[in-house]
Amino acid sequence: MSHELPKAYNPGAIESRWAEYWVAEKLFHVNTPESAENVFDLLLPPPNVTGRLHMGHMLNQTEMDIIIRWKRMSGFTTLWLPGTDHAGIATQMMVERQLATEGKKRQELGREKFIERVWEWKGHYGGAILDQMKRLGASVDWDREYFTMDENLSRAVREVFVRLYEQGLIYRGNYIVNWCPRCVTAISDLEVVHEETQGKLYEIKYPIVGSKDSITVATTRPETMLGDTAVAVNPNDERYKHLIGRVAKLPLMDREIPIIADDWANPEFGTGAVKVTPAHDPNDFAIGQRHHLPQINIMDEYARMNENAGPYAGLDRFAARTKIVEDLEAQHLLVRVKDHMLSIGKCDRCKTIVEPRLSTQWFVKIAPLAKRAIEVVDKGYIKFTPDNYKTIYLNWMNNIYDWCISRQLWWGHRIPAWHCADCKQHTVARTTPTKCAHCGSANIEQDTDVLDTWFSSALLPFTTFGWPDKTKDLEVFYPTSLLVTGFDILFFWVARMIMMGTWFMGDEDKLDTSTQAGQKKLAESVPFREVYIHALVRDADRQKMSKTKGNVLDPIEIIERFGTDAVRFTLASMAAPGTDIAFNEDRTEGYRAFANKIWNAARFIFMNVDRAQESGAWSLSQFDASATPKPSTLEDRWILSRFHSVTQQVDESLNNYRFDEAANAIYRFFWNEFCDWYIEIVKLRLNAGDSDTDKATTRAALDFTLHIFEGSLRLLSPFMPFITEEIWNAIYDGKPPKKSIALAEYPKPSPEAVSDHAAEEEMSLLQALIVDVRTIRAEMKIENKQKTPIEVHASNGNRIERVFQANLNSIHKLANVEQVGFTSTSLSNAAGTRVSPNYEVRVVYEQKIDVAAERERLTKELKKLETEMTNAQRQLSNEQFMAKAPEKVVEGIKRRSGELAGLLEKIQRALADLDDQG
RNA sequence: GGGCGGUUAGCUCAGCUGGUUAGAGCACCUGCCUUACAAGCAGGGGGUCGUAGGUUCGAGUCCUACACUGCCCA
Repeated sequence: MSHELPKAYNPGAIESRWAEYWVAEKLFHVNTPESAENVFDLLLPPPNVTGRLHMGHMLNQTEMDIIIRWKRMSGFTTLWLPGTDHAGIATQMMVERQLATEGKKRQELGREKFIERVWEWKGHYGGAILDQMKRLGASVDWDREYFTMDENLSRAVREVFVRLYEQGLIYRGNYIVNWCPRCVTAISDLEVVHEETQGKLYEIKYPIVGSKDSITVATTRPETMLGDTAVAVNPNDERYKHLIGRVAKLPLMDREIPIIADDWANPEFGTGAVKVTPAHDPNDFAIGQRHHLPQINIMDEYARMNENAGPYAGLDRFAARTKIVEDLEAQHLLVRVKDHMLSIGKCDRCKTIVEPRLSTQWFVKIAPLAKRAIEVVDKGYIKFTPDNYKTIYLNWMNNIYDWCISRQLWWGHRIPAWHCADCKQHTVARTTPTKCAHCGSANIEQDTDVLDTWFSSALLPFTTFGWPDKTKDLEVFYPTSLLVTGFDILFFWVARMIMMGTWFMGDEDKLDTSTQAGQKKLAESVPFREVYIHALVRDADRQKMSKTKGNVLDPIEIIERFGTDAVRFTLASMAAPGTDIAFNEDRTEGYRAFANKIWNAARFIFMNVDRAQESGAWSLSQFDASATPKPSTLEDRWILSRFHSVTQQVDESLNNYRFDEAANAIYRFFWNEFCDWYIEIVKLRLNAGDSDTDKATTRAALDFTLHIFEGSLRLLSPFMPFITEEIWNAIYDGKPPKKSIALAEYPKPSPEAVSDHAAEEEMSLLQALIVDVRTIRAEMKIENKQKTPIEVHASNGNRIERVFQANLNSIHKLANVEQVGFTSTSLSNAAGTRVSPNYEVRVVYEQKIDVAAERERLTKELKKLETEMTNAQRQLSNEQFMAKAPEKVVEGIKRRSGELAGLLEKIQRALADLDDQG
């Protein structure tokens, strides 16, 4: 029988089997529905084709998978769209490295051949990360997989570029950009990482022409002095006022440069006088613009000194720095050198120190796009979770700069602009033009640059659905419902998708947001309605994972050791918003134990199913998951109530992206309630006996147990899709009502299924009694085999006694009790006793108690209760409190105070008795 | 320099709009191989909630300052 599970839970075996099945059966493929109603869709942040799965991906995908599985099971038409990003620089570097092993360079191959090589590479290795995803059980629609360089997406990219150009939002210009001399390309501000570094501040003396005087400037990059075209001082700086308008002699180059006044010169910093190098520093560039200074570029694209650097031509920038400092020193122009902390910009990708460089690049004029992107977040058309990211986002968006989108690479979307060799103008076009649009010359060539990779990924929410065509997909799937991503790409990607989405799906430059219709359009133009931002996965010591530190955890390796389900559950249970996840294997081990617990619960239930089938009490074919289970005992009512409650909790938590709360709620329910209590109690009925009445009892118990268990599996399924699939299929002996548990219905909180307060309260009493007896037995060191009688005094009267009477069997079994006697007299004097507000219980056992230990325990208890009593009394005698506190709170304290009085009295009596004995 | 967080048990973290006794997992201690599970079961110890003020009848929760710490931007 297929419901016979192997004795040992072995995740490896079952997980790969189901992962393949889900893909092969196209379980998560969705046809385009007729309307957008009841659609839930999200876009997988496309991993780089060069990527390998890391913990960040795993967290990201686990969260998305939980959400999408939950929505799918809840009846939504769900689409989770996967794809990969062509990742310009990363991929080009990868293939260049491959070429290097063959002793070749891309320049030797030429552009076309090189790009062919990249495609070849992509064909071979580009699918690796998606294959890894399959191992995670990610329920994406593989039939809709895209690649950012697909023909249709490339066409959309050109369309966007051309439209923005036509709208005057793309321009070409000479600006200082961040230049990576290793990648040999411009990079955007965002691709520069700043690092605090111990550097030096050099003070250099510039002689004043026509006098013995000189002016001392301070700089951290002395080599740039070769390109200086001015010295700037603050106009209010008394020290230098007399020098403004004079001319300084640039040392080493023997060039004359003016001394100018500019507010940017900070009198507090360095000497108060700064050298101005418009071609090699963004601030100096701005000063240069204000004062119409010449721009002298002294470096080539590899950051080597060029012909403008005079005697230093050919030297690397750092070699030049050394040489220049030496030469200045020799000429006694170096006043001093001091240590200085400075923030150095490095290339995000290769960590090479970025060189600000003057060059011609393409830019997006960002203000009009940012305006809308601000408005949609401001007005709540896009909701951020955690909501503090809204502030961060708006701060950034309000201080945004134009976006440099050209990259001097070969791999990527080539810029659709053609330069005319004759009239020097350019032609921007959707399709390759044959002649210059300005002068008609055929002497045109396409711009050699490609677009920033983020330019194309910013468009994905609409281009993947067929834009610029008006497709059905676009109509029903846009805007997507949710974006789940890490904060590290908030500006790179999230912000830019919002800008592009609200522009192109919001009627571009024709939208009038001052009208109601315009606002509606704007609200519908967003690329996603919600953004959930998750934290970083760190190692167990909270260190950032990095290759250099060697603390990178490979999810696949962890999965192989603990199972995907356990790793997913670890991530989910730790995914509290706002805090980074310190990934600790101990946790994962614990969740593998949880999976094992479920496995064994299943084995136990199936064992009883088999027994019932043999005895003819019940058959699996009678089980109908869709039927409403009928509770017949206290434990039935209780576990059903708890099940509804956990269902409610999970629903609420997932709605708020509280994966941790949801996971923990299920964990506690399944283990601490269903396994620890319900199954233990229901064993009594499962072993009822052979008479017809007994069989009926067993049948009812088994059917009910199976209902709760099956429901729990569905509840857990989005978190642990593999083990739940395996066991769920086993329940149906290989003939399940659906092809997968992932297509079954998610347990819903329903108004009818309200909590059974009476059952929960009664069960609490029963549990408390059992725990008390266990505790007393442990204290008295009574052996497990030794059953003991107990005496119970239910001080509150009949109701509590009735609860115990009705559940004597449970008390016997779970507390190791052989006889329960009820008494109307208080038991507080006896040893081996526990008192609580509702009942008193004594374990009848002849053994000398440890007087000292008992006294210590009672004294401690007494002290605790006394403190509580004092607090309660103080509050109750406080007129202000009585007047202002809500009635509920006052009532609660009054009741507790009454209870405390009783308990205190009993404990004091017990202590007095101890004194008599000892 | 500007901005946003965090500080609760040995460790990792929960603690919703302020309200009766601050929770969980792991780790630790004690006893159990009780026929679903030793990846288990039962019991137990452990916290003046970063510091100092303030608001309030009442503060882990709100406010201010400080300390330490993380991140983002310049």
